[in-house]
Amino acid sequence: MTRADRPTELDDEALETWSALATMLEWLPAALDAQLQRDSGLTHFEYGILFALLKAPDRTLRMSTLASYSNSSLSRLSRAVSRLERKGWVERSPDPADGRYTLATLTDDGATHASEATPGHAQMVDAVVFDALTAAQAKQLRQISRRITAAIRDESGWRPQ
Amino acid sequence: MTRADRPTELDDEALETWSALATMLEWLPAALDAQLQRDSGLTHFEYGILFALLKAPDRTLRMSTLASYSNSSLSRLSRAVSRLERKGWVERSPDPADGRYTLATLTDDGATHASEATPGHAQMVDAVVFDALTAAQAKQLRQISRRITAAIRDESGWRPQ
DNA sequence: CGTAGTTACTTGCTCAGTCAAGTCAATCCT
DNA sequence: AGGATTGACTTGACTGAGCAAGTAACTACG
Repeated sequence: MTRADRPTELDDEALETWSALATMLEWLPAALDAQLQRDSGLTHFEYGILFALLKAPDRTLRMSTLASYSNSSLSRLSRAVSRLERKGWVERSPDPADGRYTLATLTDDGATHASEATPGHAQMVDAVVFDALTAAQAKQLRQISRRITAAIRDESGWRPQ
Repeated sequence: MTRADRPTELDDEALETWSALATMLEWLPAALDAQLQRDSGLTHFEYGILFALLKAPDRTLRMSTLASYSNSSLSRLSRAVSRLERKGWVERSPDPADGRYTLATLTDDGATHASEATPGHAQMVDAVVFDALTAAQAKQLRQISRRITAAIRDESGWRPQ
């Protein structure tokens, strides 16, 4: 059933909902980015890279694995890792098992920095998401997010990559 | 009450929720942008500009009004309007009532283009949001979005602009 | 064993966004 | 009236992202 088949009465309500969602969609990532930037000089994307490496065995991952973790193109990742390398937080080396792969490894400095960035970021997420919602709402939000994500995945032609 | 005071048991669930939300936060804007770009050669931001002008009296708004509607900096808006001007969809003129203001006006071409872009975009929003949710979930989503937005607004020091 | 093809990146180009510094018009304050 | 201030943009320099073309390391096939 598409929206067109539903009672027209819903449309105003839907518009309100869409407006509220669109606002949240704009501000939430901006707020999280601003906190990370202010407190740790990192974009959310860079933080994701450091965090993934921190949790990985030997603090090391292949570029391509990291790209799929962080849901980004290899190109974007390559540039981001270059920036992190320049700051001394990550190092690159060819994979001895297959020279086509590049291994990204978190340095000690990088591990320290990532560890220090984490609590503040988690606190921000708590403050703007979980503290703002009831437990039931949080649960609803999980299901809603999954449904929307699934709907996007199903949309003809378009595949997130 | 902060999250730290809640039963630890919730943490896993919260992590799941956060992960689902983060995924949605990444894919939903990307999916909407992709649809607009593919079907109308517009970014979501540019579409917002055209749509706001289309609905405005005389299809005209001051730049600063438009900036607050689209929740953007004047700088960003100025560049976007320059692009739309180059395509012949928008024109600029000084406000006769106060020369400091600049009026942005939708051209006929621009109005046509915006009108043509709207149904496809609305359909996409329906497809990935409203069709994917029950009416109750949509209602919940509206409240959840508002609460999160309010929490961001309340966060010390940070004001969206 | 050599060559064609594939995989895993990297990089040049271009574009959109931010920030800070301009410009220009109105207004305020003696 | 007239210099200082404020408001509303605009623009130049810089940064990050995407796309497409390049490169280097392996693999498959005749």
